[in-house]
Amino acid sequence: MGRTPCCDREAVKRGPWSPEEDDALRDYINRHGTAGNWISLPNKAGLRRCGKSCRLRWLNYLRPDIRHGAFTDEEDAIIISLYSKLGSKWSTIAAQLERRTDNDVKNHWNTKLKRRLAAAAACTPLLPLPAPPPLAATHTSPSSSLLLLPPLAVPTVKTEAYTCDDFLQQLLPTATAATALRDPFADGAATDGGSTSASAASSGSNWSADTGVVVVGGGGGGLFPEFCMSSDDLAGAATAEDDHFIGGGYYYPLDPSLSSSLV
DNA sequence: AAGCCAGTCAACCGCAGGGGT
DNA sequence: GACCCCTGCGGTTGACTGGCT
Repeated sequence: MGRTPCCDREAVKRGPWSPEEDDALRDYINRHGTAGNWISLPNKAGLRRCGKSCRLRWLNYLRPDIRHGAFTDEEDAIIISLYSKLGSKWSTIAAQLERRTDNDVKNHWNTKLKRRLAAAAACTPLLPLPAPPPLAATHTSPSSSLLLLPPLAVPTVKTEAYTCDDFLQQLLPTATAATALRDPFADGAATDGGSTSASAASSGSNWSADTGVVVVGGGGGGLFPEFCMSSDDLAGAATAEDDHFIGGGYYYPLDPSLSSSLV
């Protein structure tokens, strides 16, 4: 009945790893590698651990080529951007970040970024509850096979966000982050000119290198800074009467000084 | 000082999928 | 094609920690 456990739960140790266990695993792998077989590795290494546990410990913690510690604004921006496109494909997202593990990225999202976005969403009473983007992509960017773009389905921020200090400080603390946000489109496929149309905002087919504002939503509703618009468009936004809600997209000033022209 | 609470992160669990037989 | 074994992945849990009351 049911699946056979991968190892004898009575015989193996569980819970946190001791320094001695870490040393034993590290030494064994340094000397012999994993030999492509994690199941038999614990016995050979003299560890009373499940092979899966050894693999996880090595991949997420002991491996020498991984980095722990705080995520940079640039990394945050990449994670947010990729999550909006891929959903919870943590291994794929982690692969786009240098020396980060999927577990780290997942934890960072669940403990910090998701909370930060939820806080931003709380800036407006009009927001729906956060929801993960669907797995199936509805269309793709012409620039990259990686950039699948499901409908943005995370908290939509209406333009009241312009006046929310928390949002300003937490979601996009620096213009540097905005620079990183452009990276997925940096292969030249995106065109300059920054349309304010809803279709352009939601498809990403048009954006501006002359960044004044990041669109943080679109037809599908979403919080992820996907697209940019030009200073000219920003001027248009500033004069729009519809609470700065333009053509089905939601716009967010990268430069906090610009926000004063919008509120 | 003690208790509570929220945040963080390492680790576990179960499932999916690939490869070998 | 069916079955088994193993790895990889994503969701979840629980221990630990630091801040607050």
